[in-house]
Amino acid sequence: MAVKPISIPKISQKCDDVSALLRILSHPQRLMIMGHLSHGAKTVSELQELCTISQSQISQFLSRLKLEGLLDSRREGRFQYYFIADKKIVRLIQAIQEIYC
Amino acid sequence: MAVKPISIPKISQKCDDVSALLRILSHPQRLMIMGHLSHGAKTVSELQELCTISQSQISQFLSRLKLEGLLDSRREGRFQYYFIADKKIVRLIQAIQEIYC
DNA sequence: ATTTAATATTATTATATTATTATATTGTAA
DNA sequence: TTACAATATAATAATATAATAATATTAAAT
Repeated sequence: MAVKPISIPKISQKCDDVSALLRILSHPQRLMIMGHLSHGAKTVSELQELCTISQSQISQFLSRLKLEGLLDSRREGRFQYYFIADKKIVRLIQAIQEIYC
Repeated sequence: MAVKPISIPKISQKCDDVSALLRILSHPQRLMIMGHLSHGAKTVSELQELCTISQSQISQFLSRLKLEGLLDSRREGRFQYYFIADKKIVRLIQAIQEIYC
């Protein structure tokens, strides 16, 4: 029977993954975007207004957040709606809000 | 009667603070340190073993975590014990662990 | 088929972060 | 008071991240 591998690699793999996630959230405006999206999908320009950031930056932030799997998007007419891709992310954002807001 | 100031500055102040906190946690080994410390105080060398990082790095990480207010320390004989400084940080780490571990 | 609003991409510069190596400090036991 | 174990600091080179400005794409209305 095979020996069960020790779990250190798993733990450190998880730290890698989770810390990468936290890194993406560790930016004031990306965090604010996620905070707003935790209440439901929004268009790019809505978010741009809510967060008062430049067009270029909101777009870059959103595309990075999507690329990294935190967000997804759908088109509706001329608007692109972004929303949180994953239930766990929502839970994390909500936990952060409960603790710090 | 004075007009109540709008809350945008407050929200964005919070995003600044919380994102700064997340930034510190957004490093695999710092996160692992915090994970271990969420179960109780440990010495520098215990943490060094648990996290398999160099002496210099563990010391730098710990001193940064302390500087930023996430950790505190006390001396006991020849050992320096580090522990999580603040109940909220413990809650955050635990929430992260519940969601992702 | 043009125009326009909405969104995305690219390139560049400026800053910040990290790992590494070497060296210094501190406390305690012999 | 020296020696050693435990911990801290400093300096630097390598790498990653961010902000900005300019330009490009896309979809739909005219």
